[in-house]
Amino acid sequence: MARPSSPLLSREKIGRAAIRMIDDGGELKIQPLAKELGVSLSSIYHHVDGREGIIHAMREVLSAEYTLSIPEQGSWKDDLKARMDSLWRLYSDHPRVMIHLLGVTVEEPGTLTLYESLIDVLAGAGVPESELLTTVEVLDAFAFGAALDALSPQVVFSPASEDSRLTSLIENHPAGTERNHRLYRRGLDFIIAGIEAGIPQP
Amino acid sequence: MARPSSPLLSREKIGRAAIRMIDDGGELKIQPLAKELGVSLSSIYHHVDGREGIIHAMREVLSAEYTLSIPEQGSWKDDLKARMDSLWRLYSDHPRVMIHLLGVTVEEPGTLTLYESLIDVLAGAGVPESELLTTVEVLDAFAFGAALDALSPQVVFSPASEDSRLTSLIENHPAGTERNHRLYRRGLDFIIAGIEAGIPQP
DNA sequence: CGTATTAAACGAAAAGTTTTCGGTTATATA
DNA sequence: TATATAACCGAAAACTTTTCGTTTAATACG
Repeated sequence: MARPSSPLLSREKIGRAAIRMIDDGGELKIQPLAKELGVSLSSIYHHVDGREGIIHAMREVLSAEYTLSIPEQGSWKDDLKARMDSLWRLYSDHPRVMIHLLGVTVEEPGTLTLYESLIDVLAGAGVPESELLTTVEVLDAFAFGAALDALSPQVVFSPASEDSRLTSLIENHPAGTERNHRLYRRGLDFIIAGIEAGIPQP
Repeated sequence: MARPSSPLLSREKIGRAAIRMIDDGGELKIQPLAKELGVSLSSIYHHVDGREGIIHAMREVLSAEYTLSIPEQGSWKDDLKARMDSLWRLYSDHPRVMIHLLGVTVEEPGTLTLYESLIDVLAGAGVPESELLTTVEVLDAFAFGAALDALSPQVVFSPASEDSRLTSLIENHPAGTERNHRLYRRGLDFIIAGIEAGIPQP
């Protein structure tokens, strides 16, 4: 087969297919990816620069997809939560993809609208300028860590610990998605309380 | 060469060498690992079950290394910080290793002394039983996310945003290890404030 | 309008990694 | 002391990624 009338592939198609593949629990293998795309192995290389190129393509797709701008309309806490929920969705919708993104250094200066937007809200809330960036980094790190938590199996303590209090705690603790969401909500509330406590009173 | 008088290899040696290799910025390749260990490629397979086995070996080494028990001796906040610092050290000393561990499901029920120890401190502080586990999970997720933050390059905003306030903020912001440590400290303080706010008054 | 260049695909070969296998000898077991 | 097991090696096999040469469609240019 030679050049087709209309292209079968594009960076975006490759990125989307790779994301789907990884979200579905697979590894990032190029042969299966090509098969999924109904295309030959070597064709991939015309659009992206190998494995790393595929990872960049995934980042581009997600970047574009989650660059929403959210109107400020409520209290700073509500506005902050709305923005954090967007960030959280980006991370927690694709935790396994995130791991791949971590492995590759970013080249392009990413326009993180969401980041700027968080800064605006925090500044409006009265967080001192000197602490704005660190505070945003804390929020980001937490959202990221919380999303990756979904990949860990339920915590199991050693059978040796016969602490029945603990055992019953664990038995009543939710698992899976519910545990993960609860952890995110609780942690965000904690951090917001901490931010609030650090705002100088006028 | 046949069987040597005393073994050249062990799971632990393999795990340690792999950790060193990854911490130094390398990939986890078996050929170079064997060379580093002064041993032939195929010998590795007598001690661990392939690539995944090496990852398990790394987990075992780190598990053993960071299973410290810390005495309770100060205020609950100080005790909590001491335990979190241990967890933080485990994660932030080896962020790239952590990424590999994420990719493999844990088989053995990990005896997380540190986890139990955090629960004790929180219970002592008056955190309601029903919230103990979630609170520990929040702390863990934050420590993990903060450690992985060290792998991300400095945040760069788009040149399009001509907000000079932001630009100067970024210019004055620390980079590298200092930024990362500051983020961890600040975040932990936030979360502790949040935990405190959630403790019912007696 | 014809011709040259570029783009998009393919199959096959090359390069790189991981895993398996058969062989050799030392140590442990019985 | 005989036998089994353990620890090593080199070589082959299996699997992945990457490169290369070829084909044909679209596009650009004189």
